[in-house]
Amino acid sequence: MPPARSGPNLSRIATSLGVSVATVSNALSGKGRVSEQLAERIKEHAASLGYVPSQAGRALRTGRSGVLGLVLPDIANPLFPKLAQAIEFAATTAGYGVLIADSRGSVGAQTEAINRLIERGVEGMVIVPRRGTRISAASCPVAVIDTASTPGNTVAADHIQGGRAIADHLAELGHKRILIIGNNPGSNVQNDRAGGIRSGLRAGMSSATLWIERLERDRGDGCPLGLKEKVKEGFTAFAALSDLQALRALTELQRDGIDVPATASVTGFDDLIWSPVVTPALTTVAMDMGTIATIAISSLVRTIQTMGSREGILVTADADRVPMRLIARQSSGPSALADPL
Amino acid sequence: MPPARSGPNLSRIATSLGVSVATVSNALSGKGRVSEQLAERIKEHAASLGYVPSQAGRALRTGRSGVLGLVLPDIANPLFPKLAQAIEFAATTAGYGVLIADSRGSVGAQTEAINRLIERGVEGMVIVPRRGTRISAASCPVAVIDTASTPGNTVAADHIQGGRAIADHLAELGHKRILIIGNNPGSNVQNDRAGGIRSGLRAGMSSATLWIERLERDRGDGCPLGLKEKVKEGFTAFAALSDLQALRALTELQRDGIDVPATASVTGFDDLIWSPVVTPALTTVAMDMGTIATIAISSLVRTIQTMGSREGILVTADADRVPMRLIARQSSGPSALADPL
DNA sequence: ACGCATAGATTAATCGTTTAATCATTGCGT
DNA sequence: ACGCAATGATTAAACGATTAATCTATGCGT
Repeated sequence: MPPARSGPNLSRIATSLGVSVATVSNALSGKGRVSEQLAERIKEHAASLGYVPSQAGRALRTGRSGVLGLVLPDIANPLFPKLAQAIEFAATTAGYGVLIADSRGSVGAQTEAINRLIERGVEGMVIVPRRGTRISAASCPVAVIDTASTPGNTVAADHIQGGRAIADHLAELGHKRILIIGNNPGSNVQNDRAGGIRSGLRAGMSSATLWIERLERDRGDGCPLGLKEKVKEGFTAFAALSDLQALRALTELQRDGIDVPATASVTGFDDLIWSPVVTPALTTVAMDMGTIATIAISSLVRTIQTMGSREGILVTADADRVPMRLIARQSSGPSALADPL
Repeated sequence: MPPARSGPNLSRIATSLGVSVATVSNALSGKGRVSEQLAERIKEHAASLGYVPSQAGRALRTGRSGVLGLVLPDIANPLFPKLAQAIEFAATTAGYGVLIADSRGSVGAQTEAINRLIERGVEGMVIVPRRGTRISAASCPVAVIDTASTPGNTVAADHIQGGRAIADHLAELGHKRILIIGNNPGSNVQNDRAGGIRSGLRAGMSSATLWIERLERDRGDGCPLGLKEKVKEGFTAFAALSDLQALRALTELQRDGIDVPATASVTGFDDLIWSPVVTPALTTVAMDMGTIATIAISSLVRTIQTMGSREGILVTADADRVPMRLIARQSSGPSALADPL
């Protein structure tokens, strides 16, 4: 037997008021033709009963679940809080709920996660893809947040411009030799950021790049980066491609007795939660998550409304790259080796 | 008119195979009586059509949405990636989806968030309450994750025991004077951790407590904590109540030329993502998020199955406190002032 | 041969909402 | 007085899955 329903529903309200369900529905949604007084009476009664419309019934009838999916490569990623918060806010504002799915681990898990969301009836999804993954269109509209150089990207921060902002900042402080510190050369995001930095270098400036994952493959996890040597070699600025690596660089330098920013400057990306808290506070470049999320969700919703939610489509947005913003704090300062003005 | 449905459904499969919908349903769910061969044929055909059962239809009929809610006080909190990941995993394993809701800002937002989840038809929810909030039972089962001293708590890490583990660790390293560094004295979690540390002190050890929020109210956000002075006063260990504050302490000490751990030890809580990455790597106490999430979800699911999902109940678990685990890394070492053995 | 149990299928009702189509009443212009 | 339009309500048919109840053979024991 179907489990006994307890909550109030349209038909209970209807019979209790002596009207038809349709009238109640119309009154509450304000759609059909219902007289002012009756509508008022129905609304009051519904409210007093604590009526909550059944999403299931509505979804079944309208074919719209009112839920979007959010697929993250790894929720434990420190970027997740800001992104999830921004997406949740944008989605809620647009009247949607957000189902999360973690594609932790393999690419296979990403596919599984996507399928789970489909089975739960999401109308569309926002995906932050795993490295090197190409989203083979799911059976619903998909917005991809990665970086502009990723094929099929919907919207993302302008990581290249962010890189240039760092280069500008360091150039103005008189730095000549810059060490770019990244984690994985396979990441589109990190590559774009590094490329941005390089393209922003001015005459007389040069850079080298240190990929941590490669270093650790040889020397083991958590090995020193050897930044003291780099300082001796003449590097005065360390531009990490994420605040996580910037923090690693900063603490290693401090530990080795190198003054930041007097002797060496350190910069990062993403303005993660601890960045303003450490001493010296980290100079970084922040994504505008609010804008990114708003664009992603609004493009997604627009696509759903025009195309329907059954079409497997990579959503496009008018503006696909959102500028990043430099936040200059205390971890960067004038180069000790700068030419005197 | 109802929007044209495209995807395959039971009735399409049924007519295309010349059988009844009930038979298809039974074959796919393995519930009724269907012959082996027919069931096989149906499954094959359904798979080849890429059939995905409609959650809406199923939910309407069974009254079970298969979705749980997760309410977080502030997703931007660095702890939540791990928690959200663990909850998502546990829920997925139990066959549920997870809708997230952020009660960012006020207590009112928390109530709103809860209501949104109810409207979306969640069968139960996991709530990490805002400071000082008492969850007034929602209209579905609720599991609360906070700390054992919170009334109505379902399951949480044993913050008190975690504090004792820190005290033990520091005692064995010979530290006598310990500065506890917390953020907000109004937090149940932080208070339990601080209390645990104090209760674990041995004869001859003493502690003082520094609340950052109070300090910043006087001196402004991001002000120095003045730990150099504290070292001069004879404190050799700084036990932060979260890795975030530990990181702040660590970088401030290093910046002021104080060697960690040679001159002063620093410990934290939570094993946040950067903790193993900084130099020196942070000694910390970690929650077992996997276990906590598993207990929370399984208790919640059990309650839903026995009580139904309409009852507003605070879920209880067999084990309401999960031990924390000390992770000794390089930021803590023997006290410079220790009595020689 | 008759009754009965059983396997294997179908029928039909139901969950709660939306909405096109319909019906009844009233007012109004000519 | 008649037709027409507008208003305010009702009717009824979906949406897709589940499941209790029913029906139809078939096999088997007596």
